[in-house]
Amino acid sequence: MNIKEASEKTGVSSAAIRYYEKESLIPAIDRTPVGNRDIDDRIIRRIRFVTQMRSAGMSVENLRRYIQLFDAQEDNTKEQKALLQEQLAVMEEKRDDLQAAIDHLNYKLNHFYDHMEATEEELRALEREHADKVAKQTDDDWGQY
Amino acid sequence: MNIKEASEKTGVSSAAIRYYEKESLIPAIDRTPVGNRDIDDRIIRRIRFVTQMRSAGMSVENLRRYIQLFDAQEDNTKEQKALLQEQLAVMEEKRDDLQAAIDHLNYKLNHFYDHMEATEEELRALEREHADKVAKQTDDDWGQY
DNA sequence: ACTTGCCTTGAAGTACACATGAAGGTTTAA
DNA sequence: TTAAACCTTCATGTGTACTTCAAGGCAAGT
Repeated sequence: MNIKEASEKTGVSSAAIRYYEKESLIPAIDRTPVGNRDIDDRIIRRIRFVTQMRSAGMSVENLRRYIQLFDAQEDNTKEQKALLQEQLAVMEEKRDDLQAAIDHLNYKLNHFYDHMEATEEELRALEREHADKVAKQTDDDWGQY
Repeated sequence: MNIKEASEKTGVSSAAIRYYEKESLIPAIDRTPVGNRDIDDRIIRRIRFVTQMRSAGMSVENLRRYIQLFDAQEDNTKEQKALLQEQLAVMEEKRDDLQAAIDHLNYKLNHFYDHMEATEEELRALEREHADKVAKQTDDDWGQY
């Protein structure tokens, strides 16, 4: 498939796909005899992988380092482990921030229902959510938000 | 406390704190008679809130809109709900991407142990992790990564 | 009096992650 | 054969989120 189809399939712009290839976030893409990129499902999967990691907050540079570790055949396992665990810690912290924010938003949404237009059933359903107690726990940190 | 102490307390640079105030991500900060910012714990909490939301991937503009909804006393609940739910969806997607990436990293780390230096005990402990089965589920999407 | 060290505002600079534009090539279709 | 609709590379532009710089004020210590 050409780059436009790949773009439509992944939601990543053609320019971004070229950029990812240049930055080695995806492997070198085969060209047709005339020089156009010929993108297969393996590349599509890697584009999706990159999209997820980027969306999850990993920088292009870190992502490239991460990927290069897997492309390299050298015996660099100590650095691999160190990098991966470092990255893991960063991502877990982000996930926790995100979860706290999600819980807090849910809590706020519940309050809207409470004050505005919720039926009693909706309210009670919402009160049972995990979000509620966690949001209350974080109120000390977050003040009025 | 002055801005430098606040910076040290929050890990946010003085310049960034000024920027946040300018962009209304935090409220207007009181000044001392001579014009210096006098930062109290309420502001510290809000700086931390901003840091978490930013780290979680919310843009400055969205964050400002979110905060302004709570500062406003007008009856704009429909827009509030819409914005919050929109933001909630974005954040949940990010969280899921992040969790998938975390699971995958854990899976890869387990493989390193497997091939390199793990004791049998470490290996079996790791095999029991939740990460393992989820990573396997996502292998179809992620190819060799 | 002067250096140190904090602060202020406003303007300008920087890094990242692409987006856009220029100049040109190929293929399909009227 | 001429236009449309893709594609290529390389260069430059753009938006975001700060960072850094410039010019100066205030307060304490020597």
